[in-house]
Amino acid sequence: MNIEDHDIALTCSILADVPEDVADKILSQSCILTYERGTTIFHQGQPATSIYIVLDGWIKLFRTLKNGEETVVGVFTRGDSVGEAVAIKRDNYPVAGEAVTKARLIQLPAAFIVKTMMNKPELMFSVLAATYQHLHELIYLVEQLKAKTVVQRVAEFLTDLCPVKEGAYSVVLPYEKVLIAGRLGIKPESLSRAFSRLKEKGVTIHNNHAEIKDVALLRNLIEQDRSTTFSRKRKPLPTGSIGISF
Amino acid sequence: MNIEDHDIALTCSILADVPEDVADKILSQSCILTYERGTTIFHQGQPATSIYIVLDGWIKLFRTLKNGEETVVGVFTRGDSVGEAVAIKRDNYPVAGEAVTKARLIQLPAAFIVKTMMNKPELMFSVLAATYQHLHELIYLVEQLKAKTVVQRVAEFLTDLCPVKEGAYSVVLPYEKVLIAGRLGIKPESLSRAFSRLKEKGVTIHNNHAEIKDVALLRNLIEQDRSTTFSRKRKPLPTGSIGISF
DNA sequence: TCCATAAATTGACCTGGCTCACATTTTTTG
DNA sequence: CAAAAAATGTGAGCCAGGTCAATTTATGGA
Repeated sequence: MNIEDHDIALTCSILADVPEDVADKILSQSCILTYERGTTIFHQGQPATSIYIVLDGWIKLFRTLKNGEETVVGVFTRGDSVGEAVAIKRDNYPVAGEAVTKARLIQLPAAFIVKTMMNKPELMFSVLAATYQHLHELIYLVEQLKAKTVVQRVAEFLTDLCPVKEGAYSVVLPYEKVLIAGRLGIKPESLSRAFSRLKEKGVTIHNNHAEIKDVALLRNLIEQDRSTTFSRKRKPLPTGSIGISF
Repeated sequence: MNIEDHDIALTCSILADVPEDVADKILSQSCILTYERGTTIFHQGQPATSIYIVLDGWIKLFRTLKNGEETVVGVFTRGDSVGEAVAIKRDNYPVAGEAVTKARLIQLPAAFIVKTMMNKPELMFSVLAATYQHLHELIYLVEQLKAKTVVQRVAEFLTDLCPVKEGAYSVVLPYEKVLIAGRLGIKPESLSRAFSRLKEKGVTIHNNHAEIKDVALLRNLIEQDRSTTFSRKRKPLPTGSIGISF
């Protein structure tokens, strides 16, 4: 394992608060795996024996229904860890993991983590914290799905990529639009149309680059009531009115 | 604390696998609280210092958006615990908790749980298992929201209440229909209509009782493709056809 | 028992997001 | 670089589920 990989591993939430000698011992028990784009890391329903830390690239976690439909439940990249709780519980993975770009991962053996947890409380709190982080993200996802329109979800996806709260910013879309759509629970066509509608809010998409004229404007859009997002519909639309201007 | 409450507490997942003397010590540090229907147990954003175990009644966890919209993320009853991870992490509750019926809860002080976890690994694994359980339920919820129609979600809600996999069964709807709708991410009107549509699948609702003619039929419905759920739409509907038979 | 209030149902209507079909652009491969 | 294959964008039409408004049905208190 090279220095850079080692650094990423040590800043990952499950190892960050663990004494460095303990972290190194854990890392000495683990191995680095490389996955080509589109390859499976673990299958849904398979017994979970490993925890993974992403070193490079992007991976997605998803469930497949009997009818073949896929549901993305999370997308992860450098520094993220997945599968902590399920591996320690020795349960089956409730989701599948797949590399969506070429990816390099550290594979940690759950059995050794469990053994180490027994007398290293820091590790146990870190694992719990990482699990809580996933829980928290899912709560936000549920809120997005239940209470936000497609345009709001797309706007939120963009602002979440911005390190600033206001002003102009230019972001690179981190992965394919099909996957962005999947992550947001919509169809690619709808994502395309949402981007179009966001033009009037100062967002321009070129390829995988998004230019945002004012992040605050987008953030404001997200907090709107779903009905008032674009048109404030009032019963008797004045005769001759072309529509609503912004 | 009476015998019955004590038994419920000990079968709860965070205490079930802990040595009884440890569990009793934890319970001796906690108190029982009673909430009237509609009262708040904890607020969204408030520092989490307690873990709760439900002894009686039903509670809901939900998030409120700036525009006032509420999103239910979970509904819990006797034997369920909530807030484990966030309280141990000393973070703020990401959701609010409210009693939806008159409810009795055990309030466990997180600080004492943390202290006990340090030298009782069983407790730490139980807490992790409970957190994982919540995570798992949220994954299912996300899948429901993303990949299932309203009718399918309602059918799944009903079958989840049935302890049998097939045959006739009669269930009692555990709480108000507004809340069932909220839990499923739909409007009460849509729930009402979904119940109507399920009549042709052998489901009859009277008040808060649901009679299911064949659970297997409902379970089958859930696994269908979303488009084929009710009508298999074919382009040229045969002339003279009254509709679709099942 | 009756009334007051809340919960649930029903109907009419509307619209956001999906479907399907096809055009266009971008990426990959030989 | 050309050709093939993906990925993305667009248009037309549809329908599931939401909205709004009006009843009907349950529920709890005097």
